[in-house]
Amino acid sequence: MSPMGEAMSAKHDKSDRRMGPPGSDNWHAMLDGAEAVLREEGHAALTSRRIAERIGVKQRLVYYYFSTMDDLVIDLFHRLSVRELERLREAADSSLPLREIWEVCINTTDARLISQFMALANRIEGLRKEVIHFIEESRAIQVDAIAKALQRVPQAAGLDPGAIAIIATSVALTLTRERQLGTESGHQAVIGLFEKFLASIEPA
Amino acid sequence: MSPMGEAMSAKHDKSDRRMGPPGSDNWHAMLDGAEAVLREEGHAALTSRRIAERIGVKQRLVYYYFSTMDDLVIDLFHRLSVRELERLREAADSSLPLREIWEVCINTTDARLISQFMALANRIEGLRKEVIHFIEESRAIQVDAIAKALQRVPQAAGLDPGAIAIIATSVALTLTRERQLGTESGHQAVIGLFEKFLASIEPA
DNA sequence: GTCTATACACCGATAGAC
DNA sequence: GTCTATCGGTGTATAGAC
Repeated sequence: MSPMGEAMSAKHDKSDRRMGPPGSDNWHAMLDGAEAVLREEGHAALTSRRIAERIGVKQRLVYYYFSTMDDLVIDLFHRLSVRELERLREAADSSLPLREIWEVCINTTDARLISQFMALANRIEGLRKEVIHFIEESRAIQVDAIAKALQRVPQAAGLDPGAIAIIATSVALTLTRERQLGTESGHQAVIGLFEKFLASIEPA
Repeated sequence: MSPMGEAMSAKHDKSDRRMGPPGSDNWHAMLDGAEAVLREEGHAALTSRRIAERIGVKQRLVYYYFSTMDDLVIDLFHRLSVRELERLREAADSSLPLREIWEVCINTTDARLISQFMALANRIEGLRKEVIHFIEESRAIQVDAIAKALQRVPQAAGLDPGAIAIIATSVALTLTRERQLGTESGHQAVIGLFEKFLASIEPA
């Protein structure tokens, strides 16, 4: 039972234990640490102890802010997802939306981080839901931007914005992944192709 | 297995301990078990104990055939890679090579398994090398098949086989991954586009 | 070749003091 | 809110018998 003096929004886990507020400084610091571990060491190293060590607190505290490690991973992806969608919306609102979106996809995506989340999503049901939601939201933003651009160029009639969105994000992810793995053969040709396409439907 | 023939080539690990022969029945059984675990439970569950349990031997035996778990993972990917490249070469040698290759990429690829290996490749140097090798080999097969097909259709002049290969494999992987995650919005449009393209450069 | 047994590290999660 | 302390479990890897 909650003590009377407590805020209405205080969180509790299943055993009704008091928990730290999402969005607080420590909560963010823990997700920052978790994100760094995931980027640099992979998800096998994503443990409560490693996170605590990295941000200079004791392991027990991680469980004050997240009731399980799976919850932490889900919150981490959710925070990242919100930020990424915001970035996409900003790009879509710029003067050259398609170029900006392409730029975001190909230059600021961390394919290593994504591969960690994809691997985790096979196991963590709640994460899978978040991933699907992100895929659908980000695609909607892209499809909208592409559709608007196509309307302005008559010669683009018949092109499907949905298909273009899937092709572009797929290729961007592959190029980023391969570049970060250490192989880039054939990349220039396909990048050139996309830039030519961009120039044709979104003249600078 | 050839008992005598192994004598000269007997493997030893760093501490000069004798090890089981790669390619033997047990060696394959262990990799079979590892592959199943990776598919069904993800790489967090890929442990020597779990593999042993699955194929009905004791945990110790795994270390008779593989000196470390990382080595096992590398051998597993290598075996898979050899099989997959063989399958691609067969498809490339068929009467409708592009259709066959597309079919392999989009229908028989296990995106979950790939995501596990990709996540592991960030950490295991030797695996990363194997992955890069596979990417380059499979792309070479595809580029070769695409180039041959393009030569036969005059209206395809100017198309870059390397760019087409990257686009096709990227899209195939994305569609497979999303399908296995549980979302398929927009897939039909892009599949239709690829089939139209296939029909134009490789008439049935 | 396959086993028993074990050393040792690390993990998630909890109890409860301050 | 942060801590000390701890439980029970699982992991990699090795020693050495048969």
